[in-house]
Amino acid sequence: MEKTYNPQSVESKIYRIWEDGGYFTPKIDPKKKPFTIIMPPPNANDPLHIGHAMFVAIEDILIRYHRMKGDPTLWLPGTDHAGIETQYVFEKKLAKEGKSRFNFDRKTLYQMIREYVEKNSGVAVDQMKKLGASADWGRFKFTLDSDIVNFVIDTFIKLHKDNLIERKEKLINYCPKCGTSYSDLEIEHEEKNGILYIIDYPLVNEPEKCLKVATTRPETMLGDVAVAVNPKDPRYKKYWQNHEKVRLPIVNRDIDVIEDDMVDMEFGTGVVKITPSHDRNDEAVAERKKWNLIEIYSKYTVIGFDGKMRENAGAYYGMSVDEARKQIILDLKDDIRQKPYKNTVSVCYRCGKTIEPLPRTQFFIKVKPFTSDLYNLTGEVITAMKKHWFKVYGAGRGAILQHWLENLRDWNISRQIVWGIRIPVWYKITGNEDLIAISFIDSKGQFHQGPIRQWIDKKYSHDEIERGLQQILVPFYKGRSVEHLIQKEKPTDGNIWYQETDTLDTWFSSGQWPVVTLKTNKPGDFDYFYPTSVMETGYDILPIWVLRMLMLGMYLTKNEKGDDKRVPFTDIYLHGLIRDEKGQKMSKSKGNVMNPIDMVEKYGADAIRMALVMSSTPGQDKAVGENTIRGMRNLSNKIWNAARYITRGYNDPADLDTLSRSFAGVNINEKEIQNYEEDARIKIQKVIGDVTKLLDEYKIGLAAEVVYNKFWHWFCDELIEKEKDGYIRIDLLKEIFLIFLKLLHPFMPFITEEIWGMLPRKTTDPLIISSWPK
RNA sequence: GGACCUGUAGCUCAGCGGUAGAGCGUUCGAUUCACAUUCGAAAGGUCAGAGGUUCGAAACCUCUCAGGUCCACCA
Repeated sequence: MEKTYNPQSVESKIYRIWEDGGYFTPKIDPKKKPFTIIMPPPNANDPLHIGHAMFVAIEDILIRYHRMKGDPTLWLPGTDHAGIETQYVFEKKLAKEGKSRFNFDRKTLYQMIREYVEKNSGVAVDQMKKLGASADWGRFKFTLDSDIVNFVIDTFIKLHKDNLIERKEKLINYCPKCGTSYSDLEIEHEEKNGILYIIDYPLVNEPEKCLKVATTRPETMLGDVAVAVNPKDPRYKKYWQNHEKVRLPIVNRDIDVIEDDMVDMEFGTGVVKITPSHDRNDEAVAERKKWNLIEIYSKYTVIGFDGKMRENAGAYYGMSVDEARKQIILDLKDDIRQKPYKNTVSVCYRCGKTIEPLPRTQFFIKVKPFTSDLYNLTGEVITAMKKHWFKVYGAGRGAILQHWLENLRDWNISRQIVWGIRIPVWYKITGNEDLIAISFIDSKGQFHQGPIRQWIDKKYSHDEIERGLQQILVPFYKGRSVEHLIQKEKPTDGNIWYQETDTLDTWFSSGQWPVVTLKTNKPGDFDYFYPTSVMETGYDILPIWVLRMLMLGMYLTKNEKGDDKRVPFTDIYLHGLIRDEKGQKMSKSKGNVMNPIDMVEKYGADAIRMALVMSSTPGQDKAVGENTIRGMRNLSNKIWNAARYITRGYNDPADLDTLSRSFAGVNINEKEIQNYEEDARIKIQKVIGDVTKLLDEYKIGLAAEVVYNKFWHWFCDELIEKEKDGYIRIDLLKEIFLIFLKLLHPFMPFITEEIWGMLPRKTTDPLIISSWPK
């Protein structure tokens, strides 16, 4: 044996032995309760970051522990297409080539992204293997596998049949830069130093007097439909009671003065402009007043999806939002005043640009239906939580989950990107040619957009249009939606039908992951492995992912599993974020990002796994520097040298089983030896008991600490020294060492397996399937 | 405006009802004998502060102070 342990020469060899041995595949035994983890699918297109290494470490520890305990153990791996992320990265690549998504029809663009992803998709899997992940790769799933897509589409249709999907026009979070809408959970809020503008709106009846309106977004005044005051505000009572109107400056349109409780008398001037097309609050006011929102959207939406002012913005047509704002301030001259003001704006989580609330027709999932005959997605999870059908491990995150469940709003699942699962909705074109607008690329590569009628008249065939389709915009017309069907196949009734061009939110498919991966895998998998044992992931995606898996998992298994078994997992383990050694958040801009694979190559997978897991607590962030990893590399070496000591001097390690040490010149009687050995036996039993208990309680960080300390400071520092002095026989030392190898194996699988293979022992089984000590 | 988390050794963090712990760092000493990626020893802590519960509190409760995170329709 070499004097120091060299992981590079060992790890790939060991991994191959495990994989070839088929040890990652569970042996299904109907009499035994399985242990199952569905792996959080990483982005198929990206290399792993340190957070992925964290989940691999924790999940692999649990998996290996349970496998050794003899449980039929399944760790089901997969990757995610990560719709917006991936398309965003791909579009950046296109931009470098001077192109954009608008140069391609959706089919071509999809195919290009698919090829791009396939080229990179092996990377994440290879890296997980490098980290020692003992997942069942034979059951691997990708979110765009045809069987998964099929299932996800069925779910959409099922939700529709249960009346839980609503197609409606509503203000959505739209990012003009990324060209898509987002759910409420995908936007971020940033506090910015803005300006509060006070604008004079003259009264129609007394033009010399005016109401002073406070706003942070003067440019949206072009779309104002009213101004509102608080009904209790004595300053303005007479205006709304007398149905007075004000004249909207610049536009010179007369609008009503109304009252609404939403208006805060204390804030600003107590007068608010109402712009339902560009502000959620104002939209809510319009809803309360039962105004015709469809009409308001179509008349008073002044900002377009490109982030520029639309035709109805008059002189400001074509300007960006910022330009329009500047110009309006100039144009208002004396009728506007400015006050510095701190406000929060929504920004795109992806590109950081300001999110524009814009009206658009989208599909929403009703998360909390108002009528009791409908299935209650959040309500069912709240019940499950109250009944303790699942448990949350992670510093106070249970309370946060509950808070989310109680406050979740309807979930917008439409995305205006191609990289995803296309929504199974068909619009009737026949008879609606003037209503439905499209954009497409013709067979000569020319880009066109406008109502379909226009292109039919120019002798484009439906075949050609459909083939080159980029986007279809199907509005509500006179308050009613154009006829559409929700089904898998294109309708064949002789009419022309086009499919919706929007795709489903990535989280809609990954939200079904525990159900769909088991249902589309080996026959019987779902019945045997569902509900799974643990969902292990970072606390940062608790609302966006875990919450949705709970909702959809319970919904999809409603009539299949007994009530107490409907949750997709019975335990939720939320690990913290890995920060740099100073506790700073890792980010590319700070330059403090640690690449887990570099660390594997430098110190070995065992070392980084142990470094990530040691003393970690669920839900709590953890600082890990290169020093930490180096320390754990030293542990590898310590284990290695203990093995060297035990096997030293024996050409045939098999001799060890029968060898005892001769104690020349040491005068220790048999009784004393027996006492010491008995003491050691009791101590190792205690260690086994402690580690087992800690792992059962998901106290992984503590378990790692105990193994570390007992191995190093008791076994190495004391027991080996005692053996040297003759107080303990080497066979007992070896026996205890083998136990330590088992206890260490889940944490540091490679080195322990390697040494296990070099030591004489009773079985020929590899360590990975040896039995957990009792 | 709400909610949650955290304040323990120089640094990063465990411990969460029974005599203050680890890793890294620091100081001193040790090397033919498994390992200098080592060993032995030492220094270093009113466990943020104040009340309370208890035979006993770093741990449980209340308040205060200080950090951090998430949510939210004050234009």
